[in-house]
Amino acid sequence: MEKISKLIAAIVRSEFGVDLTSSVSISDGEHGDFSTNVAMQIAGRVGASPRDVAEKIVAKLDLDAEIAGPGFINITVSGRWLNDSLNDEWSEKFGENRDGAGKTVVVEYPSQNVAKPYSVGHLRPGNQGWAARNLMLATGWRVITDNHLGDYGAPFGIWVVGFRKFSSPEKLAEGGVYELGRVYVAMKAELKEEEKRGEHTLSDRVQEWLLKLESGDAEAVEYSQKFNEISLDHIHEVMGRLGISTEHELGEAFFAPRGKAEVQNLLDAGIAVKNPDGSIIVHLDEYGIKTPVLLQKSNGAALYATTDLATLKYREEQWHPDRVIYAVAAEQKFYFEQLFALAKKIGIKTELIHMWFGLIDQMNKDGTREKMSSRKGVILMEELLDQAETTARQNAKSPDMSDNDIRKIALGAIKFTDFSKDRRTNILFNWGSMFSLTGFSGPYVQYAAVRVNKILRDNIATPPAAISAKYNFEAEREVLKKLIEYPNTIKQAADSLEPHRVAQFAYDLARVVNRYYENTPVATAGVDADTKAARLGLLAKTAQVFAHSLNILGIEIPERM
RNA sequence: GCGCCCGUAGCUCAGUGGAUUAGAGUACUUGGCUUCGAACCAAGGGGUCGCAAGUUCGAAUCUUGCCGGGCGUACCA
Repeated sequence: MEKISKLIAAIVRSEFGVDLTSSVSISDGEHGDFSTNVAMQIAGRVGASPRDVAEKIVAKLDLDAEIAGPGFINITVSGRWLNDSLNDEWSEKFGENRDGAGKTVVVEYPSQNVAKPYSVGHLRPGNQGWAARNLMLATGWRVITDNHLGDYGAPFGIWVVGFRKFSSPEKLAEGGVYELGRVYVAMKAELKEEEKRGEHTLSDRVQEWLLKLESGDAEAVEYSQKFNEISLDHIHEVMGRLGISTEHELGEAFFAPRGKAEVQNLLDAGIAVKNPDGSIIVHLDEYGIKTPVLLQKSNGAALYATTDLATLKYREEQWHPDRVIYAVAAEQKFYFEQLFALAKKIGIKTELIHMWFGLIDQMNKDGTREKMSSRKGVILMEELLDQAETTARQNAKSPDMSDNDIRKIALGAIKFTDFSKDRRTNILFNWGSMFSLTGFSGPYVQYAAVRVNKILRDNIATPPAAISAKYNFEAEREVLKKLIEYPNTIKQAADSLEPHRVAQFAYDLARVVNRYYENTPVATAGVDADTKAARLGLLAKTAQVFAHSLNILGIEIPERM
């Protein structure tokens, strides 16, 4: 496709002296293999009719092309031509590019809160963040990953007060992170009741504990460490099951003291302003943001912006990134606008990107959709994974499938559901579609890949090296056309941080491969040696692209399914 | 009120400017396992692309207005 684009661009430049960007698209087959509307684009500029322009281009083009409608150029190529084009570009890293060569990007995900069980609310930050990491790697960036743990702030106070009120060391030892979660929910309800009564005894105690932690009080630090230890074990276990990880885990607690120092610097520099009540803000009016960002509460406590400010500075000093990607839900869009404006104001030049995604909705009984909330009862990640594995096991064709393959299929189903739509689209959570094993789903793609891998394994004795120059690849046209789109798919997905483009591609590839499989024998009796070798060679390429594209999404291919 | 996002088939979603039939999945109806794995393939019905106006040779796609929904709007994170 790129090849044809360049050919046409060259002709347009020499014939009409016009520079084009890109203009070739893949057709459906009814209008050739590729089509372009360049003639109509430039007709006005060169003062000729679109059809005349098109005819001049076609005359210079060394390909089978015809002009249709108002001036479309439809190009038809041979299977052999497609195969040769793919071979020209082929490598073990087919699809990747070097757009980010020499540059560093920090990707932040999934940034859960500690002391709460890992819930499906953090499914998207993990999946999408992991995919962003892989897309950056595939485009040549140096990538640093950091889990910005929510191990600080008001919730800490809530746990301590709740723990002393509702729980005990024995209960904590038994229930672990789930006991902490129970305490948190009970305490939030208690606080709400208190607020209704117009009192603030409990909420004051929550703030007291938070301040104690900030001042390094021994008992508070001990609580914090204990809760963190329990939580981190849990977080690591669940992230392990999800197949994601980060190199760093620099949480809010790590940055809070640094943040307070930074706030003082900004006060000294006259950038931050202290209000009469003690709160500290930075005005952002010059960036079109009317609500100032709050850097310190009136009681002196740090909050989100305080630690994020320090985080920005720390990353600048340690890693000198050219770009930082925050994989965080859509609710925080406005906050990140504030943070990025603040960064500009203090002279940080790094490109900051909020890779946001839609919420996870639940269906109400009356048929309306509503954001999933802890008030309505969260769904735990472990529960989701268990359920997915149960479903995959129940639907398994053979009873002796390995636990590892079951795990891959379950995860493939869950992750693909996330990537099956644009990341900005809200996801409707429902137990049925979450584990979909057929149709537009992870297991569908995995299944196509497994079948291809099986054929390759069974025919390992036939090396696909010696591909006959005689074979015409006409039966492979659709597969070839799909494969040569891959580099462009990666580029677009990486440029816009839209992993769903990769998922769409993997599904499309699986579809053409399944059709091919149905209609074209590769290694059965009656297929001559040249044809067999040629077809196996193409399947080997297909297998590589399946593995590569699914890997970007964090999906593995089972041995059997 | 203001800001951002969204409205496409019964349902869940792609498609964000190029033509004849706007695509998938799901659900529904039907056909295909004695040949490389049927978690598959093939066929069918199902759409005033929220409404209206504008720009253009051409609009689901761009602009404006309206209607409907979601999220946000400094001491939560």
